[in-house]
Amino acid sequence: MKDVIKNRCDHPTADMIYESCRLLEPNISLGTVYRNLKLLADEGDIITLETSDKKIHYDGDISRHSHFICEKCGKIIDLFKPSKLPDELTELGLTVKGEKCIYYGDCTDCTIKN
Amino acid sequence: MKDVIKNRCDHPTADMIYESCRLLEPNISLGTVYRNLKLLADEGDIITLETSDKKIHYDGDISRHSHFICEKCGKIIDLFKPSKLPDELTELGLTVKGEKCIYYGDCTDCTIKN
DNA sequence: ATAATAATAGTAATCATTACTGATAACGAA
DNA sequence: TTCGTTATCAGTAATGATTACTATTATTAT
Repeated sequence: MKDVIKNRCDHPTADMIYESCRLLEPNISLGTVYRNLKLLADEGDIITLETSDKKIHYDGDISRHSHFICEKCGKIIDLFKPSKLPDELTELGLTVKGEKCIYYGDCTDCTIKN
Repeated sequence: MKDVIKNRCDHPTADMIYESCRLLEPNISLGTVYRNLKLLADEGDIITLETSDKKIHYDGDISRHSHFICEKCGKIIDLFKPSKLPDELTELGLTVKGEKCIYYGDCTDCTIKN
């Protein structure tokens, strides 16, 4: 299950992961997928992305990076050079353990098309 | 409805907004609240925050700012000095229209308590 | 005033996610 | 091996935030 997520470079939903797992293990149940995803997320082995499509997207890449989501086609693009943390965080005495930065707009393909 | 959200400085859920509205307009229905929230969000009058608590939080402040969410107490803190956009966005030819940066960790109160 | 249109209350439906249940596997001790 | 304990899972039911629908009421224009 962990490998299934780690080996893909997209940001699949539970449903998509379920489909992938069924190729290897045809009898796996959706409940098991959800349970294992929760375990993996709790242990910090994977990351969850709460987007505006009301489905949780999972990311096997736990290195510090951000995301861009195209509002037209829904594509999710990784940004591996995120900006540094706002100074305000330390100024306010906040201990940061994680960040989820999502930028919204039009991807290159959709910009060209319109 | 718009005023109800604009006049509060927290990040209420639809349910909380429903409660607030009922003080002014006791017969308003939850469906109306959801519909109007959707309209306001579509027009860019308010912002939605998809957090890990599976409820949408609404923000009447549409100025550019980020958020910090305490993983212990769930408090949402505004960050009004967000860092600048990653250079990578323009390098990749992406047109940014919005951003939702959420930082997770322990707030000052919760850090002191533990 | 009347017809056309928009907004709303109230409720039913949706659907991603979670919880539950009964069965099966794994493992260790006697 | 046999019994007891524990963990895992498939399958399904329940949950709950959100959305869709419908009948009714307000609003506006003619």
